[in-house]
Amino acid sequence: MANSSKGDAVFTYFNEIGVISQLSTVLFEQSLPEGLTLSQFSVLNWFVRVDVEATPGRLARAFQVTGGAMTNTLKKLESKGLVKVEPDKNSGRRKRVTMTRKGNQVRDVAIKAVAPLLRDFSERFPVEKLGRQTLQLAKVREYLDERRSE
Amino acid sequence: MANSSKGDAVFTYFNEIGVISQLSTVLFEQSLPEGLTLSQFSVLNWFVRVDVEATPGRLARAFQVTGGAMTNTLKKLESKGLVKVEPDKNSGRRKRVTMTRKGNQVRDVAIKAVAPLLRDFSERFPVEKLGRQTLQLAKVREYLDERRSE
DNA sequence: ATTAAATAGTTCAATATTAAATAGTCTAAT
DNA sequence: ATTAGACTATTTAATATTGAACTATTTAAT
Repeated sequence: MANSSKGDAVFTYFNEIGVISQLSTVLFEQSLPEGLTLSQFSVLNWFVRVDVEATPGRLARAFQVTGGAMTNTLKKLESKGLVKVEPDKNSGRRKRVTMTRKGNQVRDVAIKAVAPLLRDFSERFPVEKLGRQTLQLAKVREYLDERRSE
Repeated sequence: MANSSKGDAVFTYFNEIGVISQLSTVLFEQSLPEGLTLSQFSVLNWFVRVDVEATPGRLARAFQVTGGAMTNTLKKLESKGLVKVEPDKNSGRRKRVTMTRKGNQVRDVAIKAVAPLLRDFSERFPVEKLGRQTLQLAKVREYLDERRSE
């Protein structure tokens, strides 16, 4: 196969990925309550799925965004009363981020709000198939992650 | 399987997609010459792969971006002398966009510049496997596209 | 004990994008 | 021939993000 068509195949692949990322984000955010963005919802969800507290830096690393972006996201969440950001008693430079009761409630509402979307999608793309795709995608993600800061 | 874990599977899937989109865009743009963005390169490449002329609207639809975004992209390309934007003789509201000779040259340089990236990727992820993934992704993209403006 | 380097978080300017408003042009129905 | 509505492109304000500069704090080496 010619070199250019190889390139085309790779290009098409990443193009599909980019379009899906864009479309899925818009669709998802249209269902979210309180004008939550995907980033904001993801942080709330993290507190349920991973840990009950975090530092801004830990969250920034978890979501592969810059510190500045996380500062912004946390400010938005804080202004909506969904997280609390306090100075860390044990360290003067760290801060301690936790989810408020209201944050927890809003996260639950959000989960319910997107459930139909996820259900419809699961019907069309069964979890088993999705799981296989996810495994392949994870390999690609790992590859790119390694190439990231070399 | 519980409902929440179904949701988790879908969420994880789109999360991988989002991260790959982000990482691949950054990696790709780091290799592009002339400070080209992915959007700008994509427009140049379109003129080689699809047609030698276009209207701004046709390009906006092709890349699934708003008209405003395309206006901006074309302005950047025009200021670099890579495309030419003229009034359409046959219609007072349309414009006619074409690639300049320099645009063609820069596109060729860009293709050469990203070739190693694509080659490395092809070695790790052979075109046949990639093709299968792309087919699956296209189905997901089509599904989301249908749900877009319903 | 000092001090250089590393770490944590924020701020700032720049950028690509979107949605909505605007302006100009064409089309089709009467 | 008029005119309402559709179409094409641009402008504007808002937003999420980035990289770089900056401040403050901790760590580690001497």
